[in-house]
Amino acid sequence: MPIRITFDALLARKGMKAKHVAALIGVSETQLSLFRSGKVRGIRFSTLAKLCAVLECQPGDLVVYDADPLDLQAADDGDD
Amino acid sequence: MPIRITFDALLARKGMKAKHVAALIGVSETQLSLFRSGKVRGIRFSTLAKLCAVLECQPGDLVVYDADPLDLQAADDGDD
DNA sequence: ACAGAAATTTAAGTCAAGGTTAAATTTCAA
DNA sequence: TTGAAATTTAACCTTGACTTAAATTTCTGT
Repeated sequence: MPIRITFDALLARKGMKAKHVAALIGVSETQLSLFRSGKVRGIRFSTLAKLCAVLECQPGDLVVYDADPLDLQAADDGDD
Repeated sequence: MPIRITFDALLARKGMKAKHVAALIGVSETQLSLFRSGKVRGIRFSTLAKLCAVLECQPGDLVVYDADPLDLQAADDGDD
C-alpha cells in the first residue's frame, strides 16, 4: 500500500499520548491504534478533520503517498 | 465540513479531463464527480493512492483541512 | 444555434470496512 | 515491578464508498 500514515511523528512533535488524542477527538483507542499502524484501508473525513484539529495539522501531515511506478498499471485490478 | 477537496486545481494544472482520470484509475465518473464536489464523507486509501499516482501529487494536494476553532468542541457530538 | 462531449445528479443496490465495545496481551516508563 | 499506555483479537453494527444506469445539465467547438 503506497499510502503511509505518518502519525507518530506528529504525536511526538506535539508531545501528546495516543490515548489522550483518542479521548479528545472521541474515537476509540483501538481505532486510533489501527489507523496509526496503517491497518485501516481508508478514513472518514469527519475523523480526519478531528485529527487535524487536535494535532493542528493538515491531512498531508498525517497521510503521505509513496510514489510507485507500478501503481498505474495496478489501477485496474485489485491493489492493496 | 472542514475537509475541503482541492481537486479542480490539480486537474487544471495537469490539463486533464475528469473523465480521463476516472478511466485511468478505474473509478466511475460518478464517484469521481461526487468526490470532486465534496459530496463523499471519506475515501479509501486505495483510491487516494491511484489519484495521487495519476495526478503525480500528494494527498495534501487533494484534501485540505480548513481549521475551525469549533471542531474540538464538536468532536463529541456529531459533526459534518 | 447546434451538436457532441463532458460533467452532474439521482436512484437503487452491494458489500467492504470504518467504527464500536470488551478483554487479553504486550510494551513502556517511573 | 507495577501500573499506565498501547496493541491485538474477536464479534458486531452501521455507514457510506463504490457500482451501474439513465436522465439532465453544462461546456466546447464549429
